[in-house]
Amino acid sequence: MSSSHLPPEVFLQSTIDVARQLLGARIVRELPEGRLVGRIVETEAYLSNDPACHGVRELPGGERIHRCTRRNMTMFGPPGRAYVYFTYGNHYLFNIVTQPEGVPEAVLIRAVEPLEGIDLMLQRRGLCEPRLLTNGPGKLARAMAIDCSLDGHDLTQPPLYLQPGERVPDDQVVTTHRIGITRGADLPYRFYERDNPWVSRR
DNA sequence: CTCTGGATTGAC
DNA sequence: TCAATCCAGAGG
Repeated sequence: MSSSHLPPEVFLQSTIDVARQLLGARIVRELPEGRLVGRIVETEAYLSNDPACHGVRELPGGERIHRCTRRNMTMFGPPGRAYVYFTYGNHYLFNIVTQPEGVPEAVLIRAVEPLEGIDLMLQRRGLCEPRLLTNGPGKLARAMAIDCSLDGHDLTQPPLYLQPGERVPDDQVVTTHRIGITRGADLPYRFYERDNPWVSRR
């Protein structure tokens, strides 16, 4: 594994490709108390023609338009940034922005395999054992101390950045429909590593 | 399965 | 202003 960061041009490929390629990459979070590392094992793509995407609004006639609001503004910005938002009353969700400025697409990180700083993550989550530590987007955000203060953060820079990992071969990538949404529920934009115990909803 | 939670959003 | 909705998590 390289110790360099993932370069921004990675995020100019198609968002589907980015979502697949991010499997195996590392999320590094530096805190005063220590360093946390998670290996990405599950992602979802959100595209600019996709009714489930925050940057897309579906009009009554069915037409889809882009709409930049205070919450989703980061999605319209440059690629390789963190898009973090708050939902369901308690949860932060961590996304990575893709595509050039003006095109609202992103990859939601749904699960990671904890590699470093597991004790600190357990402490942050109030758990004693790691099986359910990071197997969901809200869980991993809490474990890794990712909240709205990191919205718009450049993911080549501390205290939150991405590192390449060993690539997950195509035959080990499962493609399926996304979780927890109603609009665009049938689209096959969820990717996870086959048989990995850290994936959500196995 | 149900309950909780809080902000965003577009409609009114 | 207001209520529906929202890319969950925890507990039973």
